[in-house]
Amino acid sequence: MNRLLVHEGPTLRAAPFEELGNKVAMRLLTPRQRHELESLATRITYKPGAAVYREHSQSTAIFICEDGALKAFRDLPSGKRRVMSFLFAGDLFGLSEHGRYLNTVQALTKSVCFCIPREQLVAVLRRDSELEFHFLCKVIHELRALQLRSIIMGHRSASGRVAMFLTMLEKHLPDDSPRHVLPLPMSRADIAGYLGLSPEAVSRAAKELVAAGVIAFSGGKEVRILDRKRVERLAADV
Amino acid sequence: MNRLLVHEGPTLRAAPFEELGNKVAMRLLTPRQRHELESLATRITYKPGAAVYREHSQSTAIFICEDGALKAFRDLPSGKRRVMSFLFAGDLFGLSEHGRYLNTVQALTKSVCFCIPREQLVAVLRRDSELEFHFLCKVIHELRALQLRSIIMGHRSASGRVAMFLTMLEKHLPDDSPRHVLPLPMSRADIAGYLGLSPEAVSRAAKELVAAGVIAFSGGKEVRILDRKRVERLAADV
DNA sequence: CGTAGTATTGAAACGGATCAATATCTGTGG
DNA sequence: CCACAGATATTGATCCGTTTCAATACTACG
Repeated sequence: MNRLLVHEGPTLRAAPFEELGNKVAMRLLTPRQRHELESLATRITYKPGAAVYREHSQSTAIFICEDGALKAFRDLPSGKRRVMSFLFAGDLFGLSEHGRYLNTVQALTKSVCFCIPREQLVAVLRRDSELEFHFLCKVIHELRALQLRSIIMGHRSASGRVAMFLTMLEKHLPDDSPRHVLPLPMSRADIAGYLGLSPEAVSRAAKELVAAGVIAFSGGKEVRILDRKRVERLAADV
Repeated sequence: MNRLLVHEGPTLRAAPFEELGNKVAMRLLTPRQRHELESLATRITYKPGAAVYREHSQSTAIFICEDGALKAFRDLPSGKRRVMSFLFAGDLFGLSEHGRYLNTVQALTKSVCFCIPREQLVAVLRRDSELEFHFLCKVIHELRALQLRSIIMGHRSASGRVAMFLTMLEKHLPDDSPRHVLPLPMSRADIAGYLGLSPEAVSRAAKELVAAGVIAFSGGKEVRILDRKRVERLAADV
């Protein structure tokens, strides 16, 4: 993903910051800004299962996913694990509070991330209002994504949630890959944790969708969308 | 709420932007920045039930709540109404996509808001990196609040969700008001829509909490916290 | 004081969680 | 390349809590 940009420094993927300017097209950083960020950033490669950082640990940096897929999750007092988000190329992560990370972030596939020390980033943002604006856009984008998620969780039926999850994944596909085959780098338990369901419920919902001829599996870790219209209808029917 | 600042222009309430700078204390705008915003802003008073803007309508401005309480909601295809957030003094709202608002915002109590034209705000932010940083902080704060909400919605039990809702409301109390009496400006249906429950379930959960001696009602629209410890324990037990 | 909207209560049914068992996949070493 | 072991995924049966529908109580406001 974003292969063309791999050697040009960090990129930020974000929808237009429409609260503040609706004429702004899909925002990618300018070469100068990428260079600016790159000079601060360390490029790190993570093996599947490797942790980028852990919940409650001291937070000193923020990250940008360059390639691969990761998950951000929280372990709740009850022992349950809630998956807060899945991270793909262009995603920004490293949210903290009181100087500590709020989630644990772990690589699902081999992933490459830029690690940017917080203090230094602040300094650059203060100087470069344009770049800061990019970050603002990006965060707003995250905000919308989270709103969408809370709508997902409001879904009464498990199959509706799964359908919504699939349409969501589709949006994260790199532009050059076929739109109807979705790789599922995460486990069923991860999906369940993300959707607020039990793994069993996810299994059954997926089975339902297969039975209805809406999707098909090519071996557990890959879904083919057979009837996009119906997936979208299921997803929208909240 | 925020009565002291009413005549000094808009204020923004936001937690520290810890991703980027952990030494930053509770951020209120400087007088200069308030003035800067005020020169762009229109101060509007809304009666209870009045709409600030409607879902899908053309978005040209963003808003800051100055006083009062409002709700932001979306009507879903199914006819259900999902309440996305409740807005209090210091809250920023007006999220849009493709030039249209995503939610409808409606006043619950008599409310005062600052209306700031988007284009002009963009221009000011580009010039004033400091102010832009405030907005970034604020949006990050919203992001955290939304994460919290999605945890709430993961709550299995209705009483747990209600407990979490109460602890959430408590955080929005003005500093000078007693901590253990919470006004509930919103209807049960609004609460239900926010928590992803039916109004009946909210009623029953509230009844449970009353029976357990954890809270008490002073006539429908006001709750007294009798045992904060237990409320918090219920809320945390996800 | 009456009416309309809101809130509560009650009874029934649905859907997901849970527990338990089986099947499938993945990676390892023979 | 195959066999094996551990983890992951699916399937089945039961239980519990929330939804739903219906009826009653409450509250605010004219």
